[in-house]
Amino acid sequence: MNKRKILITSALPYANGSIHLGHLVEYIQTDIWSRFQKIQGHEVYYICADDAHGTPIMLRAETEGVTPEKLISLMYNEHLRDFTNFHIKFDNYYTTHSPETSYYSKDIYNKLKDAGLIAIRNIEQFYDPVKNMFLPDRFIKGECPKCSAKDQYGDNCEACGAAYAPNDLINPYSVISGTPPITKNSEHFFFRLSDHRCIDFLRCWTNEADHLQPEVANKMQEWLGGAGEKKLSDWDISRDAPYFGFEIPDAPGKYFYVWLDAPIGYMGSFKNFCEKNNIDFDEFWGENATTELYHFIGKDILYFHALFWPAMLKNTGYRIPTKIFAHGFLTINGEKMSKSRNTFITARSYLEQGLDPEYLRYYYAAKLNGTMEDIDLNFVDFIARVNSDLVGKYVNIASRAAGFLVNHFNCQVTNLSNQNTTHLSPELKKFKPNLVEELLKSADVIQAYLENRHYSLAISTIMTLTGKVNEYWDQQKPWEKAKQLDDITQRDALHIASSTTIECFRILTIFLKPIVPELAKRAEAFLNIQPLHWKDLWNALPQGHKINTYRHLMTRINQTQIDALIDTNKQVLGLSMDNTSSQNNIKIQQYIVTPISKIIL
RNA sequence: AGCGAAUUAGCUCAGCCGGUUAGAGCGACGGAAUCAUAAUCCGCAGGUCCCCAGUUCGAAUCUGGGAUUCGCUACCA
Repeated sequence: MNKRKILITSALPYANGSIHLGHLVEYIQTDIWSRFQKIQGHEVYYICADDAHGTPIMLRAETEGVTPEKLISLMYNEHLRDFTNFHIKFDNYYTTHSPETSYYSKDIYNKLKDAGLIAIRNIEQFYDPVKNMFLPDRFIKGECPKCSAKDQYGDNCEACGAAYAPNDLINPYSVISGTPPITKNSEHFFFRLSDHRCIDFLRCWTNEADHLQPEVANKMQEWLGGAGEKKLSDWDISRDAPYFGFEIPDAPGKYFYVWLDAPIGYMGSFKNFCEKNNIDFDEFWGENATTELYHFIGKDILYFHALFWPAMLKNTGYRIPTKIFAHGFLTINGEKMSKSRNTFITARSYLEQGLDPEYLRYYYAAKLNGTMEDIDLNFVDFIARVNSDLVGKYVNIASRAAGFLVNHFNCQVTNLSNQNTTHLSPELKKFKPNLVEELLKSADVIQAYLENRHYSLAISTIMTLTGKVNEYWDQQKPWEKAKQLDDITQRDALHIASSTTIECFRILTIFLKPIVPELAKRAEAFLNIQPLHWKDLWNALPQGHKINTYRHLMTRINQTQIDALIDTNKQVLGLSMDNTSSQNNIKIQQYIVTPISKIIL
């Protein structure tokens, strides 16, 4: 097998809100893929960071009476702690507010400028005369021009659904100071995305070599337009002071818009990692890099990752991503995550109920399929699936067979291929290799499913095999054989059945390891073996290998834990939410803010 | 509003380049077993494949219309 060199990223969580179950879809999806590639024996780095800049962070720090630096440092710790507790294993978790990201932001900007791809234009924007700052559209509210509903955002009305521009609002006001905004001119810097160098490149890139999922590629065609059409316009990459971010070189009072430096944060975080571990940065980011680079993202930020980002890299002498993997949103019980239904659940509140993170990892894997479709977390299904598959079927295999080996065979397994089998019946000799081989025969298809992010199909394949092992065990009736231990044939048959079953458990553990790494670790301890890799599929436990006494590897989910989770969530939300009833998932996400008193732990 | 996606058993989902009686897991029901955390195994029942029309010898699968849900329509993180 040739060893691949792979750099993997997840999108950078914004340093303004807590990690919730929706975020975790992405980090769990990515982490499974990263762990899968690692146990294949490839050289893999999984990199992420907090996205630390922008107006919302600046304003929130002000509201909380701390510096932005203090705020993002607190959020950084909270995020990393939550991820770690869900067994998300980054090789480096950093922040965009770093010298490395600053360096690459300026480097990329300067190269774009030298290439003639930066334009400076005067634009008119809303301005808060009290706060002395320009206002993004979302910071302006007013009455809907159509239905007169109050307190509507500048883009559309949540009461009647009308779409309009901010200056159509009746009695507009700044969300920050409450005063009516005025309009004001200012110079802005634009990345000339409409330049033919960008458009021609993107037309090719988005359509070739499976850089994008098919449905994403179609979407990009829509955004790019056909040949001759000019749908892409230039991208405004500057913001005026006051702003929390990096100042643009030779442009006092002008800052890079947070979305410019966010993806560059992937480079910054990796550079930071390279310095600490003596790894060649250019091998992964140089123009002609032959290593692989994958970005896992949500479908909401495709624009940035499939258009702006490749166009920036293409024109500044860096490599282009190998592929972009976009996933859908999470719904809960078939509905969007919602505060009023108490289904806006943070990572923290899940853990505080004592729910095992492996449950959620397993469940998400059972739902994920490599497309951009949304996935649903249905609590009834969640409980049934985890309890039935993971505990009832998989873990139960070890629990059923272990006692016989411990009680009658000094904890030792027998390996049929290494022992004298002359006294066994032909059926018995056949059975074990057949079952083990049947499991091993599925290795390739499971591997392919995981590689292609069809986790749900991988899981259903693994669970079919798990069912077969339980079936085999039932057919063997070891509990009957255990009553006739004086009969050498029965005794050997019992030893073979138990050892075969444990060997199958070992194989299933390898299959499941990227998905439920901590459960796999407990299984390894039970089996008394070194950490398993994919190649170990074909290295059966040797003759005479001793396993440990079985202890519970996983307990079942209790309905009361789920009830408590929803109840607790209700209280937490009541304390920390503002009362906007936004229809928009992303907006909700942005305004979910943990009071700072809660994050200073 | 325009564009796109989805709609299959009680629940969660496969199937979908047209072709034999529409599949799985869970749940329900019946049975077996008692090694295992009441876990497991066997059997059985459940579906006008959103609706209407069309193409076809034949449609869950293709076309058109409709309903519902969701998303995108950048300068919003």
